[in-house]
Amino acid sequence: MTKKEIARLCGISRITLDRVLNDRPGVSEAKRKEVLSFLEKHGYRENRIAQSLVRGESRSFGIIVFDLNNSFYAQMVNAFQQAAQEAGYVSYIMLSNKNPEMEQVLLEDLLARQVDGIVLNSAVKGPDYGGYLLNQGPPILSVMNRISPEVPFLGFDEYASMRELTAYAASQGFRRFYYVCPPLARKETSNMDSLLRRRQGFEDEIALISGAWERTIDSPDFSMQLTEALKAESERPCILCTSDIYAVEIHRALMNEKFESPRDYAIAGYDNIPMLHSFSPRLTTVSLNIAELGREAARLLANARKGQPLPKERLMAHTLMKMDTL
Amino acid sequence: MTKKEIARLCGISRITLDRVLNDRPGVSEAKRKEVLSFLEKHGYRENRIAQSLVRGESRSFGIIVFDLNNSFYAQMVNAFQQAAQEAGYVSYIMLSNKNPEMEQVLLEDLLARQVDGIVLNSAVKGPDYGGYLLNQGPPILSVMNRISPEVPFLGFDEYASMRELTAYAASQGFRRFYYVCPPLARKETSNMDSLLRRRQGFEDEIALISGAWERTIDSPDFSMQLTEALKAESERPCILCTSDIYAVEIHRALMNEKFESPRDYAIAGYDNIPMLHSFSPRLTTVSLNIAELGREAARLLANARKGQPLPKERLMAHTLMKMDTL
DNA sequence: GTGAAAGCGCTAACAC
DNA sequence: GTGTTAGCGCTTTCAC
Repeated sequence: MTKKEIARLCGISRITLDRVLNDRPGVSEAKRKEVLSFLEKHGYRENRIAQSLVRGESRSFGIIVFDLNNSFYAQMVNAFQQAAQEAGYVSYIMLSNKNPEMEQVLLEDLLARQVDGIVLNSAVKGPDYGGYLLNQGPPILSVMNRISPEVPFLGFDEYASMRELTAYAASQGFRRFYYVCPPLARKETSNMDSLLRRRQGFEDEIALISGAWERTIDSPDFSMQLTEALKAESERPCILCTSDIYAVEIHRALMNEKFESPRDYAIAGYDNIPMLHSFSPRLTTVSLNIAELGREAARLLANARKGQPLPKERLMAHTLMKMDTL
Repeated sequence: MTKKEIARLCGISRITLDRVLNDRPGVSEAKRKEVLSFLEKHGYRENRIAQSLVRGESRSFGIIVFDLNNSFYAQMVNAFQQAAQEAGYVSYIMLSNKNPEMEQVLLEDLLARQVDGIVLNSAVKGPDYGGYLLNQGPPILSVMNRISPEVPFLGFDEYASMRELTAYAASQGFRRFYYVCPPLARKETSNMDSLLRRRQGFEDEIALISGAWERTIDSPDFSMQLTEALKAESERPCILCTSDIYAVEIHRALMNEKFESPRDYAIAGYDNIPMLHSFSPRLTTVSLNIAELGREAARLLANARKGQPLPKERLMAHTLMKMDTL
């Protein structure tokens, strides 16, 4: 049932009806009551599509992430969606599967749907893309992976966090380091900004540790390689993984060979994924407040609608979780 | 840039432009080429809002789930979103946090946005709600939790799966059963359709097992209760949990007391959550093909738009994963 | 082949 | 207090 129909049935004009619906003055009490009771009875639902068209805003945000099976993104999207909702925006969520062409298609779709803001966890980087994004109308916020310096970015200080972790390991006396990051093997083909920054943090810190030795493992059979390596180690080594999932897998593989942490080796993960709660020994890791990032993204976009431009860069807090294994 | 502007700049009418854009006849080759090259240069993006308004369809689906932190829902939403996208629909995802009022608000919002179909994992049940849902315009598909018999439903045969699991335990010689389902304590206040069906499957099967004994545990301190219970057991008992997360927690609690599975007790979970891959011993559980359910939901909704009504009930496959612990 | 006109449901500016 | 008018950007029907 449209406003026109209701107005006709109530014997008033569309604008009067509007005034009642929006609780605005310009209508007598008697009529207001009458209309209200009519609406009560027959029900009326506004058509947001028509509203969007005339208002030039859709009260919606879009968010593009790789996928939702990764609990890290799921948490982010969850928090984002929630905060957006509280601010009065609904969310389109779109999954790019790290596919640049797909990302492009999704972006165009969001734009065509006149969203009021976009959060983009991009698989693409570079100034060309950045320039394009800047010229599309609604504010676009890149998260996790930087796209180019001009594109507003919200993420974590991954460089600093990895330096801290490395420094902590050194302070515990470790000098032999294994750095595990399988995705690095594909670093030329995808946007690995955040992983590269972690890597840089590790390297810069290692350079300051006298007598430090390091080996990077970026192949898919990292577990096997480490098993071999451990057998040859005389000194207790420290294994730094760029994600908890690698750490968990390595721990299991080494356990099969009767290696135990922290007895025979130290190991740390990254991300503080939920399953660590039910993992023993308790894994030392870096916790990123991803939910807070999701909320902040929604806040920034909502504020952007109110005239406050997106910050060029905003870094959220991280925490070193010193547990049993390092 | 709107069609009107482009048409004016190209010196043609809006409709001619339309014909070029949609590759329809009624325009000379020369003009078509000319217009195409203009579009190439200046770029044009359709306005889906305006399209939706005039076409009366938005090419979008809505999906309401409890939250995305639960990987079960995250997987479902992921698959749904993907399949919807392939069928040409974008998805609004909304989080109700199991809050019925919130669910209502979100539903109204989706309806106001003229979505073409809705997937609803509802926290509410009953024929009143069912009747309301049936009268809202776009097809609404309930998933996981039945709402009322009239509302199309897509889920799993949870009753049968739990009977199978129980029967399997009995075939392994177990006669003493603990059934763990903490949410059951709130069964009056929320839509627990699926948990109740599992429960019924368990009960019906137990009734067939001669000499079977069972105790249901539905309090939040289930771990402690089971620890106490185990200490008093003489016979090796079987613990059936309605979710892997309980099983994992119980296993950890019992391990602290030096109880080991399967040596001292059998235990099974439900859901086959991802973290089981890195859990040892390998937990016996029931695997629900949740991704397939998500995809099927999108397919059903897309077909509904083509005139094929939603089925009243469709059950997806489940698999008993017989592993180490039972 | 091309174009004009009407209208989707709504809101805003400006009358009466 | 109440109503009229003119669009938002697009598609569709029908006429030229």
